[in-house]
Amino acid sequence: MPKKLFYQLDIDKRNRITDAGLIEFAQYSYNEASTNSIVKKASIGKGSLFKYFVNKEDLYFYILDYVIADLGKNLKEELPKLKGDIFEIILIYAEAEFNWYIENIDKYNLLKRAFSDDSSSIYKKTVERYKLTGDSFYYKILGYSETQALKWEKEKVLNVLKWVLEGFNAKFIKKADQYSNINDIKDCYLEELKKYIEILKEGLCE
Amino acid sequence: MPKKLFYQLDIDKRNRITDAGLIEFAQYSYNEASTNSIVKKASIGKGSLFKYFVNKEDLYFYILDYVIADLGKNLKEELPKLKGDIFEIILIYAEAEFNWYIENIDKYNLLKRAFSDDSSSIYKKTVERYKLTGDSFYYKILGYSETQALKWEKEKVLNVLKWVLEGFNAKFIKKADQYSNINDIKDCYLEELKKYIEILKEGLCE
DNA sequence: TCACCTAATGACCACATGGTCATTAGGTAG
DNA sequence: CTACCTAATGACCATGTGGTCATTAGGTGA
Repeated sequence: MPKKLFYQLDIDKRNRITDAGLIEFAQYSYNEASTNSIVKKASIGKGSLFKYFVNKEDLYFYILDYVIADLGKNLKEELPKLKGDIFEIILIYAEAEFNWYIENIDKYNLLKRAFSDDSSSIYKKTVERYKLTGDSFYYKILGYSETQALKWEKEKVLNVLKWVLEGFNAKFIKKADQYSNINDIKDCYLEELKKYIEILKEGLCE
Repeated sequence: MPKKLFYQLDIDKRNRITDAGLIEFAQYSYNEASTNSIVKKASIGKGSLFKYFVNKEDLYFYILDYVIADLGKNLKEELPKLKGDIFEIILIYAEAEFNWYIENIDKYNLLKRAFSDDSSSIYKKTVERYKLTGDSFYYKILGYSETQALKWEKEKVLNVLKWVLEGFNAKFIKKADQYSNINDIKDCYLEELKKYIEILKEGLCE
C-alpha cells in the first residue's frame, strides 16, 4: 500500500497517478509495463513515484485493489436486483457486468490480465492476495437463486453456465469493435446472450 | 523463416536451438523471452543465432510454425477415428488433444500463449499469419459428424460445446498437478468430461 | 606449410528497465 | 531577509535487451 506521502497529495495529482498506472497496467503485462511511462503520463518526477510507493509491485497492487474495490461496489449495487432462478440471475448478473465493462474497459482489461496470465511473475502473489474473493463471489451470487429442479448436479450445471458465459463474453468482446453506437452493443449483447441462456435452461431443467 | 545456414547445421545443433527456443517462448511472453537465455540454453554463440535467423521475430515464427505443424500432423492421424454424432466426435477429439497436451506441455503452452494474449505486440502478426487455420479447423473436424437432430441452431450448439470444452480443459489443467500417475490423469479427464458431454447431449438433442 | 575461405564467436553498442540520492525549489517561522 | 524543513526532482546506476561486427578457429586445396 502507498506511503502516507501519497495520501497527503492533492486529489488531482493522486488521480493523475492512479489513472496513469491503470492505463499502463491495462495495456501491458506487469513486466512490460514501464514506470517511466507512468511517470510521464502522470506528469510527475521519477523520484516522486518511489517516494509514494515502495516499488513497482506496491504501485501495481494499489491500482489492482482500487479496481477490485470499484467493481465490488458496482456489483453490490446490483445485488438487490438478483431474483429468480439461476438462469434469470445469470442474465441480470451478466448484464450488470457487461455494462460495467463497456464503461470501464481499462479496468476490465487490467482485471482480465491480472487473473488470467498465470505465467506472469506477479500472478502467484495476485491470487494469493485475493484468494478470498474471485470465484467464490461468483458462486455466492448464484446462491441468491431460488432452489429449482435441475436434471443434473448443481455444481456441473453452474460450471456449464459459467463456461458458456465466459466463452460468449470473450467472443462478443472480440467483435464489439464493429458497433459504433454503445446502446446497439448493449442491446445486441443481451439479445444474443438470452438465446444461449434459453437453450441451456430448456436443456438443463427438469 | 531461417536462413540457409541454419539448415546446413548438423541435426543435433539444430534441435538444441529449436528446443531452447520452444522452452523459452513457452515459458515467457514474446517480449519477455530472452534471446540471451535461448543462446545459453542451446550452447551456441549469440552471433550465431542471428546468422541463422534474421531477428527474434523470425526465430519466434520458425518455432511456432514447427509446433503448429506438429500438432496438425498429430490431429490428422486422429481424423479417421472421428465417427459418430458431434458429441462422440467431441469426445474423441478432446481425448486426442488431451493426450497430445500431456506429452507436449511446452508446445501446448506456447500455442496457448500465442493465440490468447491478444495484447502482445506480436499477436496481430500471429493471427494474420495463421488466419486460415485456427478455429476453422475446429469446425472442419466437427464437419465429420453425422447430421443429427438438434433442438437448436447448429452454430449455437457448437459454440456451447466449444466453450464447455475450453472451460473444462482450463479447469482440469489447473488441478492436473495433483495427480502423479499419468494414466490416472488421462482416465480421470475422460471420465469427467464424459459426464459433461452426456449432460449436453441429453439437453441439446431432439 | 601456407593461403584462403567460411562459420562461429563474444565483446560491444544503443537503448530501456526499476530504483536511488544529492540537489533544488518553495513554503513557513523567527 | 534568513534559516530551516520537507517534498519534488532528474541525473545517474547496475542490469538486461535485441542486434552487430571485427576477430578467430578450423577445414580444404595446392
